[in-house]
Amino acid sequence: MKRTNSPIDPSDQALAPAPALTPEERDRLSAALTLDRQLCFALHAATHAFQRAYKPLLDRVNLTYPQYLVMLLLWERGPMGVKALGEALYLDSGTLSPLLKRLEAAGHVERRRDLADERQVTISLTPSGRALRDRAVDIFGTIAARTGCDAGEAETLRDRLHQLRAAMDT
Amino acid sequence: MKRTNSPIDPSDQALAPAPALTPEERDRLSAALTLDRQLCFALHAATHAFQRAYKPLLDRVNLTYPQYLVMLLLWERGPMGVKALGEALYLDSGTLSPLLKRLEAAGHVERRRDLADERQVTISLTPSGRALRDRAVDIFGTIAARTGCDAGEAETLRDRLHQLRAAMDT
DNA sequence: CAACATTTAATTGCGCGCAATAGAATTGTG
DNA sequence: CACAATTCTATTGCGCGCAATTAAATGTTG
Repeated sequence: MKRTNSPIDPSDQALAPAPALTPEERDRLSAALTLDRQLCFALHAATHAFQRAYKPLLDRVNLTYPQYLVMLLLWERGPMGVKALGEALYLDSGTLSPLLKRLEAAGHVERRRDLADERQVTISLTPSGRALRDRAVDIFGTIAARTGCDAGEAETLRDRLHQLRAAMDT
Repeated sequence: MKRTNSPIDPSDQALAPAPALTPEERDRLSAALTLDRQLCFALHAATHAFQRAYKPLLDRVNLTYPQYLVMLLLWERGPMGVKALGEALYLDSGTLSPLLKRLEAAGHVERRRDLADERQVTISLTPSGRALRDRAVDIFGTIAARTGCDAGEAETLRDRLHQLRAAMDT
């Protein structure tokens, strides 16, 4: 298991240590391991439920869920660099490079080295990629109906999740 | 791309079709593709933020996030079959079998064929696996503090997410 | 009880997701 | 201007996550 720790791990020293706990705190937290599962796990389950709901719809247009997220961004913002895509979607080039190659192979996007700065690659939509947007509208309509909540509820939940994400990222 | 569609796809007929849309509805939904990204995407981002927060803590005990979820279940419920684990975590044997082999190789769990029904495999904790629980208490304490919300807020959000998951799964 | 159907775990194949690394282009500095 | 540091994309390796398939055990039915 390469990505997990070797016996001597710098992070043992480098990371902020868990605060020292009193026995009472330990008992309380120990009992909450169940609740812990319910907290992080509710997120895990909801995310996968969403992806399961999207899958049959996305299959019809031959897109995976992360590919769909990339297309959403491109439909919304137009041509973007790989780095900008990654920052917006919290993905790195290790994920995006092969994903974008597949989208290119499918004929939906074009990858072009920036002439001014040849380190950068600009991703832009092809006519085929633009045309997909009409089908995506139907997909969104179906999913929105499936959530069973109105626009206001969805916004409230979305804002709450963004708060949580921001808190976890600090 | 084997897992996506062939040109002739039974699901095109079999799945519930998106409702026919008036041009006005199309315009409204088209504008909402941005909001769509924000809805499903907030979930995507929050989930990954959580996993990023867990990762350095889990690295110290040589567990991945899904392995940690399995251990949480075993700490809570005791020995379980692979099928029960999968139903509780929304994972199938394709994911669990190799994951459990790695947990076994790490010495945390034991896999044993059920004597009464030899199709089933019962997963139980080893002393090493049970001992890990103490470290997990610290991990949970750190994460709970990081979320920045109290137990009540966490419960509200958890319930809301479970509602959403249930709605998406119908 | 023999043939067929169902249940269960494991395997295979592919697409992420991410750490680590490599390699090329650009920028900063003496 | 040469050279080091930085930026940016691509590659490699490993662990999921899931569909499809396989294989073994159990259930069911004629």
